Amino acid sequence: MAGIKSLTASLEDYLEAIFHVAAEKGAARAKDISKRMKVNSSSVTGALRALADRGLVNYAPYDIVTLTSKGTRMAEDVIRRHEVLRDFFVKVLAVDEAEGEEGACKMEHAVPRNILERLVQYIDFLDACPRAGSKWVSGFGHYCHHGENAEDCEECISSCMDELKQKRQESVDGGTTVALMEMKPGQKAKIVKIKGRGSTNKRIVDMGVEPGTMIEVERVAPLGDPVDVKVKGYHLSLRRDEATGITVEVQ
Amino acid sequence: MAGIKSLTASLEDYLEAIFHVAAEKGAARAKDISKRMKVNSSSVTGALRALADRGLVNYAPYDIVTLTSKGTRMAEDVIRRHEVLRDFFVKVLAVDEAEGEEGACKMEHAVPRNILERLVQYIDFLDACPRAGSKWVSGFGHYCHHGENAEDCEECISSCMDELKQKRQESVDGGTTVALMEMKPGQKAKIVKIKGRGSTNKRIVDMGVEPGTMIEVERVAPLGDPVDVKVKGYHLSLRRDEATGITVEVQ
DNA sequence: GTAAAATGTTTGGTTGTCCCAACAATATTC
DNA sequence: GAATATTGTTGGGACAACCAAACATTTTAC
Repeated sequence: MAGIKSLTASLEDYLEAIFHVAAEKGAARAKDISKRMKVNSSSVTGALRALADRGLVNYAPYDIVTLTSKGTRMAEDVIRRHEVLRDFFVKVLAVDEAEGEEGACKMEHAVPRNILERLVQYIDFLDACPRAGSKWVSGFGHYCHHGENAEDCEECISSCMDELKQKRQESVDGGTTVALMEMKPGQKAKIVKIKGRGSTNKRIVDMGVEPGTMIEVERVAPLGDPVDVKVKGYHLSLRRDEATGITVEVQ
Repeated sequence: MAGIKSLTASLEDYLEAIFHVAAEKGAARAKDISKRMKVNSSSVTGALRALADRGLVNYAPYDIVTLTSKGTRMAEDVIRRHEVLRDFFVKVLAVDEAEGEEGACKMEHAVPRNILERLVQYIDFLDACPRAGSKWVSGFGHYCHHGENAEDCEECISSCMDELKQKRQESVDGGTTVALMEMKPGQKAKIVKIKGRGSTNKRIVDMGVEPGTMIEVERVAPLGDPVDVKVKGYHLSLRRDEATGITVEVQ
């Protein structure tokens, strides 16, 4: 029933490494894993056996390694934790990319579920709330280095009032509501409506994605299928028809 | 030279437990530690020996345990990490007290220095920036539970403009700058000036506390000596003369 | 198609962390 | 001040991670 049984930090790292190597090179050999993780190859053998015992990898001596579906799910979970933390460190705390990456690596094994979800909400909140936004966030970067930012705030607030008014106007004009399909990579939006909930889009709904949730388009394949998006810290690949059925309000 | 050599997560936990037990009951017995940490007493003996080897505790078989000065420093460091994380979870992410405490316990061993400092700065920034403040932070709590808050923002922003103008006025009137000594428990302020830098107040300056840093008064002893404050996530006890020499601008 | 190179596994050893059960020292009680 | 609790230590065992070095298998190179 448990489904997500707790792995040791070390085994989570192996799972993560296998996922990444497999994504880059198709399949994972022990060598790739030991090189990526900077451990002795004999340690890899041991870890692989432990993962196989738990039904997370397909492993036979001297053979290449693949993740089982359960293993894939767990690897994606670890990776999501990693990416949420990194995004938070980089986007909110203004930590630089390399340090954020390193910090996420260390902390991904310790962050409890509820706090992770709050971090996701916090990042989304920053996107959704007109009082936050890029100006305010970069204000923190300024504060970091100079310990001062209040001077800029009056101007900042009034420019925000303008933005807010403009947004209200656009919203009245109805110019901001489009199908997810219409969005360009990098754009962020708030979900307004999901067509066919509960049946075809089970996968999406199961994740807790619903009207009000923030969504970001990451890549659109040449013929518009699939569309890669990021919701709630998850990376998701949507088919053309799925992306057409989701109505969003561009920010 | 290293000073703060890296301990294992487990030994950090023991150090933290010893510090807390000693603070509550004067001295720590193995029993207190094993009860607090919910481990077998033989594990405590082992850990105590490991800590003694590293010069962090004074330990002799069958005797009570105390921290050495080096051990105290390290315990305080762990506890600071714990408290900064907990404060961030509770005050910023609106996680409830118990969950924040639990999360901090798990993550305190994994959070890198630089990210911890950024968290401290972020909390301070929220105090210092007029665009943030309690209204905005509680807006996040609202967003958490209802996934929506933009409606309230226009009013919120304009009330902030008023606050900002009022603060400006007070600042012109010179009504906000006082000695740290004058502050009441719970008040927050920004440091304006530190008297006698580099000599008497070495301890404070070494910590990186300087004009611009946020400070919060936690307790003032009956005769005004000492004054317990929180700066940069550290708890600090200041002598009366030290607290008199620090000029702050009340928020 | 075999020899050399690359890759993977086994064995044996270390460290860290924890437990249980047997034993030893200190405290408490009468 | 002995008998009885309480508290602390030792020894032995169990994992989880790691490594180095010897050995086995697969790949590649000629």
